[in-house]
Amino acid sequence: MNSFTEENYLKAIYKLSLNGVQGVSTNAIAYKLATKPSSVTDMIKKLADKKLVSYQKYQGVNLTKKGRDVAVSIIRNHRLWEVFLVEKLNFKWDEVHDLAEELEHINTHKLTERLDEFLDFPKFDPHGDPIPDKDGYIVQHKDITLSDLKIGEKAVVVGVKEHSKSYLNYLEQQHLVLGAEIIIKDIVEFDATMQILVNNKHVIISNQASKNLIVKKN
Amino acid sequence: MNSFTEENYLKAIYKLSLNGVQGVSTNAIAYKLATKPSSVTDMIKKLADKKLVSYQKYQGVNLTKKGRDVAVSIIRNHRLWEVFLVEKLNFKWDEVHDLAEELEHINTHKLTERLDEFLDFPKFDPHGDPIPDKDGYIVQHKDITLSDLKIGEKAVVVGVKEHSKSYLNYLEQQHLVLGAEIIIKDIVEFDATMQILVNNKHVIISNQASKNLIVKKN
DNA sequence: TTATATTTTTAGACTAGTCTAAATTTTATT
DNA sequence: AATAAAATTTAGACTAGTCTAAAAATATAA
Repeated sequence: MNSFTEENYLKAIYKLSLNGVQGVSTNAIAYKLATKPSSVTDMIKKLADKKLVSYQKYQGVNLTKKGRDVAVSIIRNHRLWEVFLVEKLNFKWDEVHDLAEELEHINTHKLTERLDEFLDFPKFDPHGDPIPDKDGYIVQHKDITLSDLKIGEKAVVVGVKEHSKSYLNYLEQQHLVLGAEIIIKDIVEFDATMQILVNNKHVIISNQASKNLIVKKN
Repeated sequence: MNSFTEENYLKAIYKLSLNGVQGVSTNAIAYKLATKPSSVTDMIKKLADKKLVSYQKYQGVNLTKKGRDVAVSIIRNHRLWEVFLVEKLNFKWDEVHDLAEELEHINTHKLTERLDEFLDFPKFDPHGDPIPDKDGYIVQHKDITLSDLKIGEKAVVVGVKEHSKSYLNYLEQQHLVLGAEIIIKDIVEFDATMQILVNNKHVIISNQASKNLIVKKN
């Protein structure tokens, strides 16, 4: 069995590998986990001994098949619990991350599968992130963001790239929840601020915010 | 915040105090937690520093109000999660203890209260143990066991004193689940083995087993 | 291509929790 | 009340995970 800490390292390495990076750097992991590079080096050695990562000094680290499997199953758990918290316990989408961060480590095959069934096999979590299936297969979003759209285009909100409470909270206030329908009315040339219609209501949104909102054109 | 380990010690001390014991012994705690007395001494000092227990060397330990509150809230959590696992995820009553042992430590007021509501404020867990209410109030079972009954008496199963998988599993096979109706047909004088009717089916049950089955006479 | 900056690793120390073995205190027995 | 037995505590060591500070390797830049 792996400790919570080991699991968190694997998850971090998995996420940092997503954009096709070969050899995740010690510093990047340290930053992501809010810890020090020296601690990361220590842990990487331990994970390498357990064949969860492959590692050569100074060359960064990669997950092995075994390590990837663990990481994906933690992420599966995390996202299923988020669905549970929002759909069954009526939490808001900006409240569930920290709780799911704890629940994800109760990593028992049977519990996960029962939960999945109870939730009726959801495909996406409350932030639009895809839930890996029980064989670890996961569809990656094509990340078209609101900021990629042009005046007159229409789209639907399908996810977020930024998961902070403040961002999620802000989006909700602007009615920019999953499934919201958007029409681009105007874009300020200087700073890319957008004027849009969200379910027929006028909303002004900064580039900072629109860059992090994943949409599907239609 | 308290660590998982600290919480487990508090829970153990709470349970060992239930039969009115003043000053829970180091050895008893060590036995309950499958650890060594020297480890217990170390932890007790730590808990005493945090005002969670009162402690005098060689005199055993007692929970303070603060320590009792923590213990009871962990137990509340544990039992609510057990209800969830059995009622919502269709686990059997002999499968839920270890999972609840992990879930109980995710001790967030809001999560617990939402879960309680979702489960429709259950009063007992799947083993018949009472669930403390949100103010920490808990009704203790009067422990009348099957072994206390005489020939001809009638009763209903309301709980168990022993929670091992093998015992629970055995009970289920004999249809001795919560709510089962019992009539005592005969008792062997030599070893107190009972011949009983369980929902009108004949069952033979040893004293060892009947001593651990909590019933309500009717 | 040599010097400088950055990244990474090592060395050694710290905390939480545990253990064994020895010392101390309490309890039980004569 | 003295002694033996049992329970408890202390002392010192170990593991997991972390940290700081210094050393080593790699990358960057003049």
